[in-house]
Amino acid sequence: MTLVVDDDCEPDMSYRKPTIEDVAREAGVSRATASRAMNNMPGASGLTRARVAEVAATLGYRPNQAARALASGRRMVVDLVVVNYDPDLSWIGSHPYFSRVIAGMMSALDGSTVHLQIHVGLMAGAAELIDTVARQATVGAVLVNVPPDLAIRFQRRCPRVVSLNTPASSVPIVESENTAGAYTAVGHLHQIGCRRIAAIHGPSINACASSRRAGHLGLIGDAGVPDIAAGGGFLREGGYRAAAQLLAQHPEVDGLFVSSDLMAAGAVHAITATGRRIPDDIAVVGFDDSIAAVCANPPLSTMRLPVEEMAAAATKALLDGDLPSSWQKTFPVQLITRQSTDPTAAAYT
Amino acid sequence: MTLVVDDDCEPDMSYRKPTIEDVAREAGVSRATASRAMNNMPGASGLTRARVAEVAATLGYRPNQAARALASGRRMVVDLVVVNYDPDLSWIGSHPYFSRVIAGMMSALDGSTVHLQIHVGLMAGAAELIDTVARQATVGAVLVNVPPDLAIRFQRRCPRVVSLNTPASSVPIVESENTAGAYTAVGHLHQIGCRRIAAIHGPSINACASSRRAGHLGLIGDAGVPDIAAGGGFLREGGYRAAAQLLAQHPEVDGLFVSSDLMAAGAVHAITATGRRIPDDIAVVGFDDSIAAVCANPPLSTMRLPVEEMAAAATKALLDGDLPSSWQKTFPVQLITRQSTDPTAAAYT
DNA sequence: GATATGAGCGAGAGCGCTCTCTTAGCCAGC
DNA sequence: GCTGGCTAAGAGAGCGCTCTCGCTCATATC
Repeated sequence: MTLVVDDDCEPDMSYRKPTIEDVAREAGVSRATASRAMNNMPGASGLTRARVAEVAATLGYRPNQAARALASGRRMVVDLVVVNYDPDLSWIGSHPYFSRVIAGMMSALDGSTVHLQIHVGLMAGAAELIDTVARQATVGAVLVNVPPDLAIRFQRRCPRVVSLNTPASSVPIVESENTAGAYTAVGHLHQIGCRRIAAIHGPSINACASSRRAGHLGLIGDAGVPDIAAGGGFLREGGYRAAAQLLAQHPEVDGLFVSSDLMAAGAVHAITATGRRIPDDIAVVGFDDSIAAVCANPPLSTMRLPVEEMAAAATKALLDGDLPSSWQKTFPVQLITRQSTDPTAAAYT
Repeated sequence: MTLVVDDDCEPDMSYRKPTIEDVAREAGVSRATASRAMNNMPGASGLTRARVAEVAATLGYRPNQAARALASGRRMVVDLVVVNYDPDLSWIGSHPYFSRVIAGMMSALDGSTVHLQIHVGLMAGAAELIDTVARQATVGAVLVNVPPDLAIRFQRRCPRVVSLNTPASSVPIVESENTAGAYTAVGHLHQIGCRRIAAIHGPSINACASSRRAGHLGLIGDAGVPDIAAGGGFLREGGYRAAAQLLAQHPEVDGLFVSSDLMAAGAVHAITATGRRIPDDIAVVGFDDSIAAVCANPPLSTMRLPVEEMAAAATKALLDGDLPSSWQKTFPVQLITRQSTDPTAAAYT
């Protein structure tokens, strides 16, 4: 294990990053008190706390995470907890949503010394996973696809937690306007002339899936078109099967709203397998604007979800600390029009 | 490829993770000597080195990265250097290759306290980026899409470097059998009856692209079929344009080998836009087995590249240290048959 | 044989922080 | 006033490692 670095470099020898010692001296207190003040530990007066905070700010003090980890025996990590059905890491490469989450978290962690640690658990052993991660959490955790009861369980053990798109009472959350987005998506189909609009929803236990379902129901109610729907599992296979079944039972369908691009890619396979053309016979709108949307043939109109920004916001909130349980942030989603609803769309958007 | 971490933190309080002190005592040497021995620093005899290594192994010693970072003043990070045209981090979510690289590196880093740090640079400022990263490198760097001269430049400044799929004399490398893979892919087209096989190659400066080109040329030479080829940029747009041009100039083409799935997805768009059917009129084989292959319509036959495993191997080599410049590891690629060459293929593979 | 050389190794001083132990200071209660 | 209790704050001992310095001893040089 080689690790020595030739110590060329460091042209500016006069500059030294401020340490807690510097802060303490400047504030006229001891190291211990400065540490207590900055870490919100009991044993420091409000006055001292304020003075230390001020000095730390003017000095631009940033605690050395290595020293902190060594002294406390705890590493500084942000945990990403994903409850999933596939314990294999290779989903990162094949599941466009998670890779975007990771990208966003990494960009938020950029420049800090905080780690990103990923935990994937099967739904079956999820409670245990939650307990383990919550117990050893340091900076905090971002929860993806974790059911509300487990999110609350996590929060009881460790309050530094943000849920991504899965609401659970009292758990801080970053969410996207799924309902409004689905309403817009289905509205788009209606606007281009579809009157027999079918939908393929995600698993109903999934919060995004039910919000999108609500948006869909909202629009078909307002527009007065029938509710034709099937469920998939947010994966390609599910989209394929649901679309095949839908087309068999409702051959008159002229528009299809699919709750995720990955499912939509599968649905496209099923649709073209029946000889129908997209968008001439059936227009299709997906959701997410993941790579699946642009690789599908034809490219899919979809609702763009700012996943990277959302994950980065969740991570930053954790990093900043002081996260009231009412904390939340909502991101808009945006319609992207491609050839699956608009034959005149440019080949590449 | 497992994901979950949790190797620290056993509830057994009597158990203490072995420290360098334990190793030193057991080996009958001082801490300093143990450190020297394990870090390949000069000043320890071969005998001592071996003894320390053995004790460390039997004790299951794992250095505490926090302590190491604190003592040495360096953080332990593995750098991923990507030279690209898009400085925006969001490519991670949309470029299937890089997300798989990251997945693989993360799995190798799993359980250690080593960071993954990503550097993306434009080709224009690449030399500067290389210098910066090499100077502050700790564990080492994995280079993706870094031209040979820059890889060598990096190595001169920091020998702890592995190139992914881009050979540069004397730089350790992890590569895949691109040439053999392309040969197999084109052979597959030939075997199913294609005789007018066109190819869309990646940018010739890219090593993977030229290896795959060599494999393509090899097979068409052996099979005695004409060389019909165009170039794309490894991106969807390039694949689209190249395919459109190819079909216009060579309408007789009945098979298409595309050097990346992303380009192939674009090519599929161009092919179906002309009214041709896949695979009946033209069979298509891609390369990579990325998500683009399965989202394309029809799903693409392709050569599976074990990107995650390759990236993990590169990272592990860095972590283990002691990387002779002749170090290299080669991974095979495997033909995956889907509907773009075989109409009888199952809808999902 | 005396001296220089250098390789192998140990002692020990930190790295920047956390956390326990201890002390100083203050007020309530008898 | 004295004791007890309680809070604010300081002193100091590490956390596990790296790295400099200096010592020892074998080998090379004159």
